[in-house]
Amino acid sequence: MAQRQLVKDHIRQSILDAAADLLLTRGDSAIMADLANAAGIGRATLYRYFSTREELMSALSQAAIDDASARLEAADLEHVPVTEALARIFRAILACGAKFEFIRTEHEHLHLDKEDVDRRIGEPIRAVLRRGMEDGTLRSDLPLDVVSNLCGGLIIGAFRSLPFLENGVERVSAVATETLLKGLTAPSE
Amino acid sequence: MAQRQLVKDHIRQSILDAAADLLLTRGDSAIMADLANAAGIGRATLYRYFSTREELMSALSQAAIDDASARLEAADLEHVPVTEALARIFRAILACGAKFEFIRTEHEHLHLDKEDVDRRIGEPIRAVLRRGMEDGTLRSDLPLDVVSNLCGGLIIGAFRSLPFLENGVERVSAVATETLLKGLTAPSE
DNA sequence: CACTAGTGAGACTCTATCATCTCATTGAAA
DNA sequence: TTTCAATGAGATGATAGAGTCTCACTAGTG
Repeated sequence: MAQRQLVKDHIRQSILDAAADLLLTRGDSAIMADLANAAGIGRATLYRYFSTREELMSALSQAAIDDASARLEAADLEHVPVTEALARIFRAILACGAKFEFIRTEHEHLHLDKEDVDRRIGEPIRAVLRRGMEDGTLRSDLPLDVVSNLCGGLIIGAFRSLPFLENGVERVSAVATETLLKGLTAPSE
Repeated sequence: MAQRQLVKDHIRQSILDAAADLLLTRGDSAIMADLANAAGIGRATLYRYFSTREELMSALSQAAIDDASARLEAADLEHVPVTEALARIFRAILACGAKFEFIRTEHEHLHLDKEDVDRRIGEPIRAVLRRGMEDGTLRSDLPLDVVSNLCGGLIIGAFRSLPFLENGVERVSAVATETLLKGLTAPSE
């Protein structure tokens, strides 16, 4: 019967993955029936796993945050040079796939902890950027918020570039990291 | 009675502006009553201007595209160096304000002409990037789509940076342009 | 002043979607 | 083979939001 539980966990995970994908392409207009369908299960079954739409969304948000946060922690950002840390950040976030876009697009007008996102994802990234600004790797004549937003923009651009480069995450991360580093060195004038 | 018409035009414009703002912060969850409220008019009146939600959305999309497109045309991109053209692109898009974000966030799963957006906004921008890749201003070892997506990402980042810099559009455009130019020069290795 | 276009408030209908429930079927465990 | 937890299909109820309509009110217009 431990077997059964394993299967259920797996299904639960499949639902979340499918939901992230579908919500990425269809947005909030994807209804419960669609989500069940995308996960390859019946609507009634979907409700057995997540008793309300709200609950599904929350679980998805939480899973997305956990995923990204875990990858960032595993990247051990504090103990490597800023250049390497930035590369790891891009790799970590891009590896989250559709879940990343879910956080980005939904967390604005959603039921879930903006604070949590900021604390566990935003802050670690900002810490690296701050360090880069202090040690001269990045220009320091701009507010951290600006640097941070430009970095975020590059992450979005990198994510959308995934389909256009071989070697997906690896190559795109490298390109984006390079762009950020070269783009945000001290002003030329 | 030409007077009356002027007032109506003005109200119509106010509705569109208010809608762009509200949809930017609240997303699709903003209902017709909210939109009427944000525009400072009654719900019934809103329906007199736009007889369905769909119609309002379409008008908003169209207004946003027209706005951005007009600014890009006015920028006379083909007849200035790539560096200047890029600066003008950032200024033009950022000047659109909330309408820009509306295009970006809604056009994915919306009723409106992705083709139109691509033809009148995407293509002029890509033309500049293509030119930059050909004349050596930008690195040419990446697919245009990647360069284009990274540029788009920077636009998003720049938009979000607006609140953090004095002189808003001007200063942010300059920073973003510089970042793009320095970031996407020929690879260093 | 009288007239009319335009308005806001609010009652109303209709529909899509959420959520619940039942029941027959399936497939794994005993 | 028997048992039973889990499932899919589909009927059903509940509700939020779209869209319609009426009516009294207001502010420009002649």
